[in-house]
Amino acid sequence: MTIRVLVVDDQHLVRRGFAMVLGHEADIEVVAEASTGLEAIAAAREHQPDVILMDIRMPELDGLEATARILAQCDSAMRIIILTTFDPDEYIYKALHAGASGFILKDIPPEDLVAAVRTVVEGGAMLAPAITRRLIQRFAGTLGSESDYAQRLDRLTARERDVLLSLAGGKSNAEIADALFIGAATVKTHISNVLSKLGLRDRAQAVVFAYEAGLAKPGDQDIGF
Amino acid sequence: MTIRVLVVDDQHLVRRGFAMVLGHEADIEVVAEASTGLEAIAAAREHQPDVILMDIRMPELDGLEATARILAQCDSAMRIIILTTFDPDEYIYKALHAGASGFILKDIPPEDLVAAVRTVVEGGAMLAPAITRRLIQRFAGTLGSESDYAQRLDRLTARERDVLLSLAGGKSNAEIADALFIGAATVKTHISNVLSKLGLRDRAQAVVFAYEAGLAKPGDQDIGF
DNA sequence: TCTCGCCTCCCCCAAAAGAGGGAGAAGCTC
DNA sequence: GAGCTTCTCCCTCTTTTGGGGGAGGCGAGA
Repeated sequence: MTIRVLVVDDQHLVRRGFAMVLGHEADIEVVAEASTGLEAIAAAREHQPDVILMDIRMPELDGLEATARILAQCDSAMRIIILTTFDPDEYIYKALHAGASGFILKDIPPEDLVAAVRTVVEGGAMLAPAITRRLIQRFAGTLGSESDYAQRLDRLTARERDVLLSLAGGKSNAEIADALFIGAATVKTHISNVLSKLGLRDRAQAVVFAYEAGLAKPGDQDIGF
Repeated sequence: MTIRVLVVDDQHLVRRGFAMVLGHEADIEVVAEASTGLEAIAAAREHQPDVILMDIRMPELDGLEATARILAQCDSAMRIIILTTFDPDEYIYKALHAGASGFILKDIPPEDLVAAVRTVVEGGAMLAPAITRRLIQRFAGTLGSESDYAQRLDRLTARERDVLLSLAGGKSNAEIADALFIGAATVKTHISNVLSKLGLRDRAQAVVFAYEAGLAKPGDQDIGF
């Protein structure tokens, strides 16, 4: 089974280069090329490629927006690899959020590009090493400071951590009281202790702390408030 | 300059295999081997390798704990790549949190292992494709629900987003006023608008929302409160 | 036993926050 | 110019929050 690839870049030479590299592989076929985001969307719909190599900077519609739209409209397992010359932070976030399976620099060795294409069709993801590093740091939470937060968490009693967790759920004192089956006065006491032990001023800072310390994580709150 | 490597695995054959693969490279030298976590710590201290290949499952002290201790005690730029046969979720989190620069499966092709070693000494990071994918998904935050939050964010004006961002920094109304060079009364107006537009009750929920929507991210707050 | 930390609850009080108005200035489009 | 949104600021009022105590019960450990 051959891997069908769509190459999207506004520079003709770059497109040809990538197409050349990929075309040399027996199991890879470049089925189409596009030079703008809008063209990419049309080509993706028409040719239903397995993998799209997408440049970011393009006229009409940039690669990130095109990525988001393509993945939003097609439910199939289309994989998109973002190509860029530099690696600015904000692009990465938007790209990964748009649903890209890869984010690599254009100066990647040809054999690595081929490997990246094969990797993403198999359901894996491929990032430039420097980007992987940044993602890890983000994930691990700046490492140094996070353990610092976690250390401060140790100073809390079990009940105080319960309260802090509820607090991080956006609950009011009364709601926390209900959730933990204790009185509202007790909740106030616990919160006062949490704030003074952690050196915080108010519940909003406590919520921030909970997220920064990793006690609460994005995705934890499915609530609809 | 040669890259000095320490190989840690409790199985003799595995160690020899990795050492063999790496030893064939002109610029890589395996300076030591260790079979337990404790041995690894001692060897790391003695030989000061550039890169450590670390197995997870080992007697005495597992590879994750050893990784954390080694990186905690040595301030140098020692890089650690975790090797594993499977890829269970909890390991990954602990490994990255311990400060590992890589997490790869043992069935990696020899040339990729060599590439991984070179990548991490250069400051990059290398993960198995499946793990990279999971990390991205985690980072992007379940995608579906997050875009829902992001949609709600669109209803805010630019100024209201500014205020929400400050809010997510744990600031009080007065501090937000100072930060944005506006009056305290104005801040209250903006916050009221934010709360009603997003269907939130108080600033604590607003902070939660900011994190869940990806407006604020763990690591953003370097503040010491 | 006695002490100490933790959990529970109570009081009072002041500050902060949020709701509900109104209103003027600037910018925009029609 | 009229109509609209946004940003800015003001007012009053109620609710919530947080600080400062105190106090009883309970279990672990000296």
